[in-house]
Amino acid sequence: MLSKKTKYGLKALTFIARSGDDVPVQVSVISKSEQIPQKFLESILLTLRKSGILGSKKGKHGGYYLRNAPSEIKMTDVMRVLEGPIAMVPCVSLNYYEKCDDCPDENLCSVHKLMIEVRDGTLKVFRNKTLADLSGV
Amino acid sequence: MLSKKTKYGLKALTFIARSGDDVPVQVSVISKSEQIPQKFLESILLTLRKSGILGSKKGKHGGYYLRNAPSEIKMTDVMRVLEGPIAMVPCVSLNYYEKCDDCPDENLCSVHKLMIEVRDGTLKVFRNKTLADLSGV
DNA sequence: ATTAATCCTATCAATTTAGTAGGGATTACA
DNA sequence: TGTAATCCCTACTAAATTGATAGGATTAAT
Repeated sequence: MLSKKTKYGLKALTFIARSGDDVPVQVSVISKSEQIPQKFLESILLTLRKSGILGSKKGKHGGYYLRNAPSEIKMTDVMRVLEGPIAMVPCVSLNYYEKCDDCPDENLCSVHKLMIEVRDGTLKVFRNKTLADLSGV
Repeated sequence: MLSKKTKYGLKALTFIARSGDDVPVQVSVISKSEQIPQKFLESILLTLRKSGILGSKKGKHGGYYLRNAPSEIKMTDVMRVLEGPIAMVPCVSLNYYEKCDDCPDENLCSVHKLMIEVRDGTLKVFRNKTLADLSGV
């Protein structure tokens, strides 16, 4: 299941992308418009900022803005920040690989082989999608 | 993340498929061979039996067996039984559809559109795979 | 009968999720 | 310079899920 965190994060990014111009967007505005608990959203946007996807401006008239054009913001990056590894098992993860304790030989593991294909299918989608595709901008 | 339940379930099914012949396979045997906690495995095989994928024989020399040939056991079915819906959000689930509370119009929702593609990518894999592919039988 | 197996229900500890609470730091603007 | 608005940060918490474990009831072969 997609976590609420990821869902909210994607919606917020879409909202910011659609806002278009250079003025930063406030958490409160996104929160109201997208029906996302404000404090929760704050923490999500904070992680997106720390990961470099969003920038922020503090104080009055502050808010969040995209660090790059929507077409430059890849879903692979966004999903890894919000949801974590794209692979369903660590032993097929490209970025967070970990060997399974139980599995003596990965190449003989039926789960391993299946999950590589699932991962590739998902990656194919995320690699071909940017925030521009999501937001229509 | 793939749950241990699903991982264990897939390994157990593979094991049973590879055992080949008609004698039912005991939980204790699978448990030892695949390093799966026996009581946990019991409950997993029980759900697989209740769903119709496995059959069982009680009492001495009892155990579990496949109800169909491995090539007839589709991953879509197995995954739905073990892991639940294949879709990452209920609003794109084919079998367990649910509308989102927040979303006024699905067709305008960026998350919705993205997750449909992810679902289709994953379905493509599961629809093309049977237990025969996993187990090499 | 005895033994070996599945079947069933209940319980539980650890982890994760989805928040909430409260305030600190920074900036714009009057 | 004061005040309001805004992000920033830490800590806490309730609920749900996960990954089991415990104990026995039932069934079947010998």
